Amino acid sequence: MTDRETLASLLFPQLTETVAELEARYPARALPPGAFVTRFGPSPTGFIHIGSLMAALLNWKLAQQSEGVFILRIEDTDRRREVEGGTALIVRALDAVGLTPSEGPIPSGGQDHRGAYGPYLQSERQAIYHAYAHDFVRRGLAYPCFLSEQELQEIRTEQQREQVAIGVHGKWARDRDLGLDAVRERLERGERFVLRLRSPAEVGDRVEFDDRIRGPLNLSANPLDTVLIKSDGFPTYHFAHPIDDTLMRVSVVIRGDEWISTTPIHLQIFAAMNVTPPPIAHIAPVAKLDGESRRKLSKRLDVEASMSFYHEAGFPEGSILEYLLNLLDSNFEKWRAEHPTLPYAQFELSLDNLGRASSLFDLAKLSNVSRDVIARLSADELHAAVVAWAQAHDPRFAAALLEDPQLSRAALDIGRNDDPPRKDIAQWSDIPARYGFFFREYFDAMTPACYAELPALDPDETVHALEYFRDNLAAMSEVTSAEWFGGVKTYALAHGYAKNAGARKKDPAAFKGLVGDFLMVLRVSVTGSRQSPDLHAAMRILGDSVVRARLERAIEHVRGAAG
RNA sequence: GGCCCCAUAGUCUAGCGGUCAGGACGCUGGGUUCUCAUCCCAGAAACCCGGGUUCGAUUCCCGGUGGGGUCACCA
Repeated sequence: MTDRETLASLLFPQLTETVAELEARYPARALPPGAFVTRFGPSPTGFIHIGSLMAALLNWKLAQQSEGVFILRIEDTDRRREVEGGTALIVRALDAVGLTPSEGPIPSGGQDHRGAYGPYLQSERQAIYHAYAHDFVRRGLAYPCFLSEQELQEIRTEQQREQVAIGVHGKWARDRDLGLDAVRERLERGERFVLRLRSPAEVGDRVEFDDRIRGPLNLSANPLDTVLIKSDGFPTYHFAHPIDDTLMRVSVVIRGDEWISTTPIHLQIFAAMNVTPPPIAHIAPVAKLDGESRRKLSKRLDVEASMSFYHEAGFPEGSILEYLLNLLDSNFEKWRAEHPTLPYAQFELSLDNLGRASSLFDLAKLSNVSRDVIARLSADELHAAVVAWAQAHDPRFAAALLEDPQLSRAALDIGRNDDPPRKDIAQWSDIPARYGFFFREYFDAMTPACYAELPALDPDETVHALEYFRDNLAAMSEVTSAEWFGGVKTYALAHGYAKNAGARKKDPAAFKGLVGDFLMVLRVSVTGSRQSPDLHAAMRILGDSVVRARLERAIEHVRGAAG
């Protein structure tokens, strides 16, 4: 046994499998030609960034459209940042938006995984990382380093003063050639170590790298002895990523562009593993405008950075995803216009169309996309989604919706089968204000203040109009909406109302008001607002007795105010 | 500060040497409609700056400027 072999076993004694055995255990995948194996690797911090969701969507889409594999890998190697239930949150969230991984942890958590290339929690892959660590040490590519935090700080200070690259390199890499005995002695003293890469590069070296979406990049090579294994035994991202993506047979790495500058480290590790790295695509982050400048959406500063913000606001999953698809590939919009009713999953996204610059999140655009997505939902889907949202975020409205599900379903369905369909809802939170009048509790709360919205007619005329509608209620159910409106119009025209403002202008004294005013009396009295969905439909859903009561209430109010 | 990335209307973008610089959202005006939301029509609105290369640059090259990222035992 050589000294290096001894050292490797001293450092990583509980070796269960060799690198060669591992590589054999996770063989190349049998997939159709052109199939992508992609992966989404969030940390379980209890928070899903909208940019992460975009990355997840892109990874999922590429795998889905190529009949490949979409892997969820939980990157939980930093125990300080880990949040209780963080993994479950991610698994559930992906499932809820329909980006279900083909491989990864399943909701029950723990050791349960779906797929043969796991485990899919990095915290459960310790033996794998240590096998590679052992192999690196054995081959002299990595070494244990005992530098304390304080010593590191001193080095940093010195380097700052000398204006040289900061980090463990050159003469500062003191433990690079520690002898076997010295290591053994420190270990026996109970000193903790980190495993560092013996960087093959010098300060000033360059490295070429072909980014899948940015093309050739010329970067500084990594001259630092980067930490591979932390003193708690967990790997750093830099070490885990090349190992996991190799063993999981990932065929394209898609990640945020904040990783560009550390790519040279990963390239060194791939090279040390004797593995050709997969293509790597760096995507731009989602940003927001902060004063004059834009910056990446921040978890700490911006509520809209979190996926939960959009859920609370009541944007359906499909809207969020379609909007993100828009940001990822501008051809989506064209496709959507050509295929208004197809599910977004049928759109073929291309890595070649991805933008390189960060994009600003545009709530107005999201709303626009969302109105169309919602208009496409079936009545049952719509009702179920609204109820689910209200139960979580607006219990009072949920109670109203569920008091008479038939009624609330019918109310939400008004105009949705028209051509083109009614598109008044961008987010669920829009609904209580617009559709609340269907529910007694909400309507009661609108009176009597809403009567101020009544058109400025003579009170007697207002009462006359209300009585006309009250007395003709029964006939309403026998005609279509258009016929009913036609009848009302004819009546109003015959009773001193002008067709429109133009007609009245010619002889103002001749008219009591406009036909529109005549109808507005009804609208305000029944819906409590000057704006509402189709009145005929709304009244039929409310039912004669409710409408009659509302009309009586309005009559009483107008008489009271006049008298 | 070093290194890197990015740069077309307010926003998302198309463009890949010669275009009236195209589309979408938003905005403004008009039309349809019982109101609102739609839908239809019209309009305002952009190539960061300076040098090259070229007969000709939004496009190619260089240099600025601006913005962003990154320089950890975080990912």
